[in-house]
Amino acid sequence: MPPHKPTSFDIAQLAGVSQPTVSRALRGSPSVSEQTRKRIEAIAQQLNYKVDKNASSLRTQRSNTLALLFFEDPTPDETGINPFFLSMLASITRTAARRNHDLLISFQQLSANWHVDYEDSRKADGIILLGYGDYELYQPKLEQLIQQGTHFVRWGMVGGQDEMGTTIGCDNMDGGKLAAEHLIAHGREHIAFLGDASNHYPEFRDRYLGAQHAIAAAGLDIAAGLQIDALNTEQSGFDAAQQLIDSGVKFDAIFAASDLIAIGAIRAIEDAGLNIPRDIAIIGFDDIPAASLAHPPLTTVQQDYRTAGEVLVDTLLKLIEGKSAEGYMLPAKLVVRKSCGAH
Amino acid sequence: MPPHKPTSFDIAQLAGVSQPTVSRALRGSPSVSEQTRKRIEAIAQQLNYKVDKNASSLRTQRSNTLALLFFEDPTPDETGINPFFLSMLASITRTAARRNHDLLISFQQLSANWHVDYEDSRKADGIILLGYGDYELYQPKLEQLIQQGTHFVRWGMVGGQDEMGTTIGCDNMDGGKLAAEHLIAHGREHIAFLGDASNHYPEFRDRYLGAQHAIAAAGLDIAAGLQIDALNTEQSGFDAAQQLIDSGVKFDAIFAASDLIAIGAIRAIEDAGLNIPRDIAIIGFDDIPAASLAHPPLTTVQQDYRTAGEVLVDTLLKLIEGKSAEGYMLPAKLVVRKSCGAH
DNA sequence: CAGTTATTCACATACGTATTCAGAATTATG
DNA sequence: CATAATTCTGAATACGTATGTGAATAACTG
Repeated sequence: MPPHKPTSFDIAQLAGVSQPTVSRALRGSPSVSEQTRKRIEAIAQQLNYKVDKNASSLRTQRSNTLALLFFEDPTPDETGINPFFLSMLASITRTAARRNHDLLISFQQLSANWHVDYEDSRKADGIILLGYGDYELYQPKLEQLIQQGTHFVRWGMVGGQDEMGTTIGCDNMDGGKLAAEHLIAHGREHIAFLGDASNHYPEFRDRYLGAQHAIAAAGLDIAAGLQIDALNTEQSGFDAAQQLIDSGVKFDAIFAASDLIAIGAIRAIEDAGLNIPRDIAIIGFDDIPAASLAHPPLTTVQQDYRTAGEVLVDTLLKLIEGKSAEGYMLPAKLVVRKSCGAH
Repeated sequence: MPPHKPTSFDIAQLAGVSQPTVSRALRGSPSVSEQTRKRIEAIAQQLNYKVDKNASSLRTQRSNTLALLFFEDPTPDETGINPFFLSMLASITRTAARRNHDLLISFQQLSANWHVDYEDSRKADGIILLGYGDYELYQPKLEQLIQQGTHFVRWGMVGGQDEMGTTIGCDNMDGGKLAAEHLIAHGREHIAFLGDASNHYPEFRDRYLGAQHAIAAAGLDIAAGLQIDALNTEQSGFDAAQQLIDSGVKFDAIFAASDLIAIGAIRAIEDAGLNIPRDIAIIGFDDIPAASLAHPPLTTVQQDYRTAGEVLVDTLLKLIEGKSAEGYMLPAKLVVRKSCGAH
């Protein structure tokens, strides 16, 4: 046994065949006899031979690797990855593994030059983009990716005129509608929305629009001052809720654009001496793990991150294989806990 | 401009030099003149040239990639990654990026054959192992890794006769001591421990031992029945706490081997109509993000996951470079919140 | 100015695999 | 028994980069 890492030549020598035959045998080519294949496989196993990924990828021009990029926007601090996307990580990892692909992972500032890397250097065959970034920053980068022919899918708003690239996302509009309808059905009449409602954050905007539709359909009015901008952090939710309280606008419910915002808002409301859900009902969005641990447990709109991960990976693989692939919208689902005051 | 992905030959042609000169120029070799290097760099930039990772790795026999493995033991369900390790992920990812290394990620069953892959196939130069697995399963795999000369570091118990490979971990013994001392200082006299105390989970065992020392030092007795086995899940913590309550043993405090266990225990205790911290004080371990959201906010022993990530990566890189590297023990730190009843 | 040294680059080659093409061995066919 | 069809295998080569070696030029030195 040679002291170096065994190559296909070593196996060939031991098996009394040529190197190409070894390669063919291990890849299951039909043009190698059953008998020699068995023999070669046995030797390979015995030597603990593994195909050299770099040589193989170089030759085939396929890395069988996907790159997963998280955006840290808007909080570049050390923990600033949205827990919702972290939950998706498990599903993406497992699906990639099932499809025999490796997964590269990276955290990036949305403002950085992440768009010029992975596929050009043949590290990965395609990219998955996760993050609710400021769309004004995001869009130009996406355009560049499309222009240079990079294969990618992303989580975000599906449909609409701003859609760029193949997008997988949840039905934010319907999710907002479900949340507002639920609050209305339980007697709330003045529903505030915490979250950016501008085109910079299309997902948040759609959630707001969905809620507005439900509110209008119920014949309630949408009072001015009932929407406060908030980014996707607990602190931002805390600030926004405090601002809402201080403004003196009358409200008996909050629909937060995300669970993180909702959790921050809960803190602000309790600090103000108000009771949840008696005085103020709250509904979040995402169903992150912390939602069920919040006090009171947070009613929220669940995005199916498990299916999401599978769809993201499978859609990307289709694109890599040159097939066409459509965006996909996953249904939103209301998860009722205690914070909304439902019995 | 050729339609295909540009290679170093393309650049060479445009710059009027040979391919090796391009390679040397881009790698900053001193044996290429400033002037031609500038010229080559400009052309490379213009063509958006990226070094082919596979070719480069094949030639240098270095992938500049690290593999990160999470173990799902003991819960193979779809969300079963310890949040504590997920927190470490951010730090590891960023450190790897700063060291110009890519990061492959994978979730594995502890019982699977994860040990025979990454380095043999030259996908990665080394491996980081994260997970509190049953040591009886873990140890044989570690032995195999060592035997085949794989470069790896892992999170776990530092020191002790069972240590295998280079290990980075927290001072579990001292952490347990801090927790127990804190409870004792606030008047608790019957401290229960929830967590496996056997050699199968050395980290948990050490936390228990540290607590025992503090209890003994305070002249309190360690009653039988005050230790209940629990694995690192919320459900397991819930079950263990319920078992403790049902057993009728007198206790006024719980030290849980992890925050997940603690959070489960909180639920069981409140279900039993007891008040935290008045009737029962609770301290956890890890300081996962959910700890501060628990109700009441969980006092816990913090492991510095940020430093941990850096040390793991840097230690692994040392090993890869053939330098020797020692294990490293990070200090534990008590984070006082509400669940322990301190004022 | 001859001789020496330093600088800068090109030639040739290796990394380990996968694939094209052609040839050898085997079997089938008239 | 000669020829054709079939099955299997080997020789040659390409993927794109990095590096040892040596040749040419430029820069000094006495």
